[in-house]
Amino acid sequence: MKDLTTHTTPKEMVESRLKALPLFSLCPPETLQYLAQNAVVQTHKKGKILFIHEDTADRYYLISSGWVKIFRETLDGTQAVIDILDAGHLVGESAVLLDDEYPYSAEVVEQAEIVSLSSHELKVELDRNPVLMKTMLQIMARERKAQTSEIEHLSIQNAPQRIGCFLLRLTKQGDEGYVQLHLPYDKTLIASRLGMQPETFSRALKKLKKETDIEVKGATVIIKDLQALSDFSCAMCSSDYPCKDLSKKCSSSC
Amino acid sequence: MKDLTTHTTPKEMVESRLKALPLFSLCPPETLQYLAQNAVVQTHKKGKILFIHEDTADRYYLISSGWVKIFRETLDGTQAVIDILDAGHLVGESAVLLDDEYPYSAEVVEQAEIVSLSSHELKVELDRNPVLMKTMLQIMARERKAQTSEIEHLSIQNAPQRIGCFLLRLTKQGDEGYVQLHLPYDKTLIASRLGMQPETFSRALKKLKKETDIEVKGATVIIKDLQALSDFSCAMCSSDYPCKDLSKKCSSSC
DNA sequence: CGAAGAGTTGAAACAGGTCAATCTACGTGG
DNA sequence: CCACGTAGATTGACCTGTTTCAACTCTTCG
Repeated sequence: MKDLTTHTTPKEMVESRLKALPLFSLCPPETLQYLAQNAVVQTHKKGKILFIHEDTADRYYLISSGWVKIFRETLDGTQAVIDILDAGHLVGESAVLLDDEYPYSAEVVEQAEIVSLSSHELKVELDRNPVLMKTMLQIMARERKAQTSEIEHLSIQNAPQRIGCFLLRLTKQGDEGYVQLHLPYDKTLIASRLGMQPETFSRALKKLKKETDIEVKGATVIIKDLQALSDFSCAMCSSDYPCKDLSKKCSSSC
Repeated sequence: MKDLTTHTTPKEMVESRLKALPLFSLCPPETLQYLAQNAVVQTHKKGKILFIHEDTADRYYLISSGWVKIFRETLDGTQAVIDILDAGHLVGESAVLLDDEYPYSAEVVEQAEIVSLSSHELKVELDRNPVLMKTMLQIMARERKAQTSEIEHLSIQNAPQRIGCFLLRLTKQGDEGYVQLHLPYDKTLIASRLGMQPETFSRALKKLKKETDIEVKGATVIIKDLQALSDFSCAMCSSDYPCKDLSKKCSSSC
């Protein structure tokens, strides 16, 4: 549960990482430099908690590699997984706008390199930079829309359909017919991400195999007929296309 | 399904309504006047559809009285209710920031007076008014947090707990011990709002009566022991208090 | 008074959850 | 290189919560 390394930061690397984010892509170099002035790069092992729900939000995080689970937890330890994010996503940045408390907990679930940044500079910069503010507003609006879809999925799709929908979101735009893909993290984790137990996931996947033409070997999934899969999964979804409004990179924190 | 009346707008009334919203409270009179220049006030009966998912979002709406259901719907007619809003809420304003399509459908479910406003002016004003933009950003962040709670509730609370949580959100801050309240709309509608069938609602309410000390007569609910109700309902919730982060007026569209 | 809609109740079906046992893959250390 | 231990994954048996369908009651409103 301890950090592997803690080397203080190669500034240029951090700034170029920030520049690559939709949120900061329009910012000039000086701004990036300002935002990154208190940045720290750390490598964390699986299990590392970045912060917990209602902690004071003095920092926000950029995932360089690995996976981070966003969740909430009741007193008795039951947890609701909100999302699971990978490289290129920001975590905890929305707290800057609220009461300075994180609205959820965050835990590393696959060894990750994380850039930790100070919330203060972001707060200041947002206030003096309307362009940045507008970008942030658009990103939040998109996230909100994605969350609305999430609520829809949870309430009307059954387990096999939710898995099918998850698989579809792993395909690349333009894919059709025969597709081979690789599950990005543990099946247990996918299960919690989709709001079901590991056992249910296993059984639902089996049912999905029977209903649509897919093959599963370990973490490799072969979709033989993309259309059949989307017919099955998206029947219980308001969006016409395979969840187009949940385009991968924007589903959570662009 | 037709409108009752369509009298064009008493400008001052509209502007004072706008002024009362958290989103516009900081705006000077000129701004309100600008935003309201194409406003229309209409009274709609139950069943009136304001707009549907993926329609072009050229207008947004302010509820003056009545209730409006926000939902999404699959091809076969199954619907997922996202929220149900009353007086003082905006509907469809978030589309201004996105691709100009409504992210959901909206239907009047209790006779309502609605102020319809043109999206264009809001779009223009947001771009030249950083204060308004910041307010909007904060409101969106709060809504996002509320939606995160919604996802948590759907995934880990059972039917009686969801009802209990709903009742708690109807209480006023400062209430304690003995509280009497009135269900704001049909039980069937509450059921769909909470993601369950009317029959399930009825049975779950019965169970809730047994577990905590509440009495139900028609639309009137008497909570004899607020603490007991929140102990029961909030056990499966990450928030310490009775859902404090879902403060009524901000749960959806301040 | 009667029709229509809302609400409740019962019986049966079903989806998922829980618990326990087993199986598999993989990295470690002998 | 093999044996072992561990964590992930699967399976079966059973249980619980929710849905579905159908019947019935209650309220409301013309």
